[in-house]
Amino acid sequence: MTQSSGDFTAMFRDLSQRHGLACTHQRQVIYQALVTAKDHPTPEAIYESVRARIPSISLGTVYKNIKTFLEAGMLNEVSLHHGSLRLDARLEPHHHLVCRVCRNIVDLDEPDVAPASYTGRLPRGFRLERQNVEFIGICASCAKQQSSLTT
Amino acid sequence: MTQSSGDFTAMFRDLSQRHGLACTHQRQVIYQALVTAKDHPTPEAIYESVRARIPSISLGTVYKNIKTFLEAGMLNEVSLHHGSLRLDARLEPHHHLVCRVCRNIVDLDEPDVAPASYTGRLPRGFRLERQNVEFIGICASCAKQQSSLTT
DNA sequence: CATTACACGATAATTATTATCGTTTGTCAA
DNA sequence: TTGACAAACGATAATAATTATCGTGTAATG
Ligand SMILES: [Mn+2]
Ligand SMILES: [Mn+2]
Ligand SMILES: [Zn+2]
Ligand SMILES: [Zn+2]
Repeated sequence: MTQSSGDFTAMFRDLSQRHGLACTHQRQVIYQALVTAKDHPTPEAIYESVRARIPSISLGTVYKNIKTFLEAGMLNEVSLHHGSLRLDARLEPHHHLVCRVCRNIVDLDEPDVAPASYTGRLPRGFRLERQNVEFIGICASCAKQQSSLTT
Repeated sequence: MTQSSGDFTAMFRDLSQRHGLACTHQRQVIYQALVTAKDHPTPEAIYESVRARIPSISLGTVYKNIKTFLEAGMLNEVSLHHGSLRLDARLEPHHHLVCRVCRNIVDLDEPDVAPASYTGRLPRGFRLERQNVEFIGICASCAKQQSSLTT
């Protein structure tokens, strides 16, 4: 290897500076675990992975830094709907419009939605059953509140 | 009104029978709250709504029956990803393939995905920013395990 | 009606996440 | 370099969401 770990350190120091974050050892290892994982890991999984390199790290530190990375836009959450269960008694397949701030969910009329399509190869043996489409943005009342913060 | 509450009671009694569930007062009121709500409510919100009609109901009963309805297929969850945070360090917009059983998430190559489209009207003032597409099904290893249960 | 399996309410336990606080460490300017 | 300061860390307590337990009550069935 050609100084690969040194490269990552330098890259992460730079990335941290651009986002105004202190470049700590814990952050670097957490971030590396995140970019290395190819399975959209949970905080707990990241914690386990990081502990192999920093046995003394605290789970709270992992959570705090994940939140920091999310706020900095260095990381995304797979779904807006973790945290609490949202229920839908409408059984026909349909899709949703979601506000990314208040997480309000409204049904879209099916005739107005043209579904996505995937023309690539599926993992061997995967049986595709349906698709879920979320149109995401910001609703009127949340937009108003956000702009009043900037003013 | 033309016996509307009686109609609902009869309908729910029938629905319960078809799914092999006992038709209790609590279940009926919970179910009615679910079908009436137009905002994809949380269990807590259902609890609040039901308490107006059955002040003595327990939150545990609400959770238990929601789970019962979900298992019976009388109800759906909006997202497979509540419960625990899943992280994605890949920042470019992209879409996912998800197994509904083990909840494994795999990235799809963007060139192979044609996005959905919505031609209807948006709520006034809603600013659409992006879309999230999940192709959902069952992965090979989960399919194997499920079939072995049936065998 | 009597039987019985299942559902209910109360409450304890678990899991996921966030907050607090005293100590340590990275940053930045002298 | 070095010191001052703000920010991050680890330990741990607190909160939120959900599930489990258990004794009592009730819907289903005949
Ligand atoms: Mn819906
Ligand atoms: Mn992804
Ligand atoms: Zn909103
Ligand atoms: Zn699977």
